Amino acid sequence: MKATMKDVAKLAGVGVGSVSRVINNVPVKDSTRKKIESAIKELNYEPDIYARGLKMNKTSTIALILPTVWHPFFSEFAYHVESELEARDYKLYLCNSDGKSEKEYEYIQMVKQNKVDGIIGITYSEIDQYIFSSLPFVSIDRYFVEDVIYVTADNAEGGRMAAKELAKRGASHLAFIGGYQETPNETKNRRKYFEIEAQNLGIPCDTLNLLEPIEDLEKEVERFLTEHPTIDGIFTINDLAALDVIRIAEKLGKKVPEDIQVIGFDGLKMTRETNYLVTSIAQPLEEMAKAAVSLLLQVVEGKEVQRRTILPVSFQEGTTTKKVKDAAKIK
Amino acid sequence: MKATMKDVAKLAGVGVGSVSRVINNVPVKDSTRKKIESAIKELNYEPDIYARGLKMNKTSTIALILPTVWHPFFSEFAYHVESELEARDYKLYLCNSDGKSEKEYEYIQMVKQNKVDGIIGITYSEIDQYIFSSLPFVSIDRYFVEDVIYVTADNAEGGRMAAKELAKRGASHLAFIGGYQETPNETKNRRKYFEIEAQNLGIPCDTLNLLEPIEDLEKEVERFLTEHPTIDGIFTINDLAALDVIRIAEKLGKKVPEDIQVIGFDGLKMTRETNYLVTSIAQPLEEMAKAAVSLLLQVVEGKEVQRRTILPVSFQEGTTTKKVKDAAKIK
DNA sequence: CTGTTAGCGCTTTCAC
DNA sequence: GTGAAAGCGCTAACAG
Repeated sequence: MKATMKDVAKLAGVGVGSVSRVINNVPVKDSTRKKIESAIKELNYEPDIYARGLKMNKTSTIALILPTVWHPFFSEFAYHVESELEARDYKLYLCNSDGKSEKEYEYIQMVKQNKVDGIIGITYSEIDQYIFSSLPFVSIDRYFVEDVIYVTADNAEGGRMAAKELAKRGASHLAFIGGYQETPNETKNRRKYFEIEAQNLGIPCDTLNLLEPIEDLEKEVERFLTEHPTIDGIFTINDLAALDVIRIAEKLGKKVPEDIQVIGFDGLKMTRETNYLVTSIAQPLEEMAKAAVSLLLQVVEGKEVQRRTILPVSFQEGTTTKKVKDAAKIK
Repeated sequence: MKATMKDVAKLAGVGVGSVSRVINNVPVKDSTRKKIESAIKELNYEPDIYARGLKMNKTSTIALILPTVWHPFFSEFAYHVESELEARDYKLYLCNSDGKSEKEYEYIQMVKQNKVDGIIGITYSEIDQYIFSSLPFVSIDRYFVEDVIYVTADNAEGGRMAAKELAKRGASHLAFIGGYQETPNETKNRRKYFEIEAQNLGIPCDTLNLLEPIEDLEKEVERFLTEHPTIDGIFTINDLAALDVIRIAEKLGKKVPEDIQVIGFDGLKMTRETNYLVTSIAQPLEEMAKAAVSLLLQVVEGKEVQRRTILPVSFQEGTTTKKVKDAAKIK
């Protein structure tokens, strides 16, 4: 049924070695190459990746572990990772961990079985124990105790930027709203440096920081905004949270951006294309994906690479903040 | 370095055959099973999937080809497919085709090389020629000339439903707005049966149907709505288009849902969680994913399956249409 | 340059 | 039941 290398060799009247050479672009005499190539075409031959993988101990496959691909941040990241890998003839296993560390562990095991060349992981749960340094692993947004390589956007600068931009637009009472996980990760810097910058600017700042999974976000945010009625500038942990906050604020009779300005984080395609253009601190998703892939493949090849890669964020103006000139006028 | 079956056999003092049997749950004497299991644990042994795949000619892997995973419809679908496969110990290759048939073809080839067990594809380009019937392939939303298995939501009923629901809410001038590709696919029925139902109901209906990729959607929609100022009920090809249309309508000074009611299609998590809750004809995404996986795996096992699977859609009320009682009052 | 050959790690007869 | 042995399709080392 399916043609094998032996079949090709027989049809071309050569040895399997030569066929292998042609497949792998090792120099061969031109006449034999011709014969082999036409035999390959005739038999519609495709090399068996599994046999090759077995032999070479290399799979040209990596796994991407993320909480859930339906979340736009992750799916956009996945998109860029796949594009980058495709360009390098790598394949991508997609793994939804659903945030459960058991499932993440399962995938790491699966990965070992499959001899995937490496893993890119966005994981906020406790899998430190499973990440051994011999495993080619690039982490996104998250650092582990062991020296795992990681790539992240400049969350600290993002936090500062949000505070500055809100201040520039006349906000006089800032707030941070977001959720967090217990494991340490880079996203916490968004809040931390936002608060620090607010203090530097001399603007009061309150925080609503809930442990995930969040029970009743709506009620919490409502209470928070009611307790602090003068809040007029909010920075949220991400764009989706910004959408939630906006909805709740409007429900409470506040207008965005007139009464309350909101800045999210991520700068997703999704929220860019939606009718509600959320002002956001944009992560350089494509660059992050490229960096992650590039680092991982270097590690796979046994090269030494830098442990931390921090990429710059940018301010992406939408309709949930005032124009700077308006703010100036109002002020 | 990495433990192999032989190592386990040696440590356990048995033959490799027995180890293989334990791995594959073939009956063995209880005492030897014990020995083998502890040896496996001690060596932290994991079977090599590639060697197994080579031997068994089976990979427990399928590929999912979709236009781009960053689109929420596709990523949500991908999520469900992965969940379903995970439950059956299958792995998922993710492929973004970007709508280019060359890339889709590449993936089909890749798939042949990898001996992926099968493919689930959402593909709107001309790859009919590459889909040969011996390839286990399940198509979503798209039927091919050859008898390829496909799964789809009931787009025809969705179109009818949209017209009925708009009528029920007092709309007196309907419109369909959407984009289309030249290849035949199920989504076209949304428009077709919407128009038919509008006619049945005796309500005028205009259509703006643009060939994708759309040059300047905004301008086109603006012109369309300006030319037909009495339109008060719009059905769009999907939720994202609905968001666009809403934004443009509001820019033109129309209020949603007061002046214009809008119904989208898909019923995505994303648009459900966003502050703008788009009324939508929801596709049963999870069921579609389950059906696709189930059908594909049956085909892989050589079973005969039904060619067409059509799953019911449902009306998902949001904030872009009026409440029925209000509409009644107004009327 | 090229044919032959020895495995890669696993499953699966086949005797014992 | 269980060990030994024959490959699955491929690559790479070795002779020619």
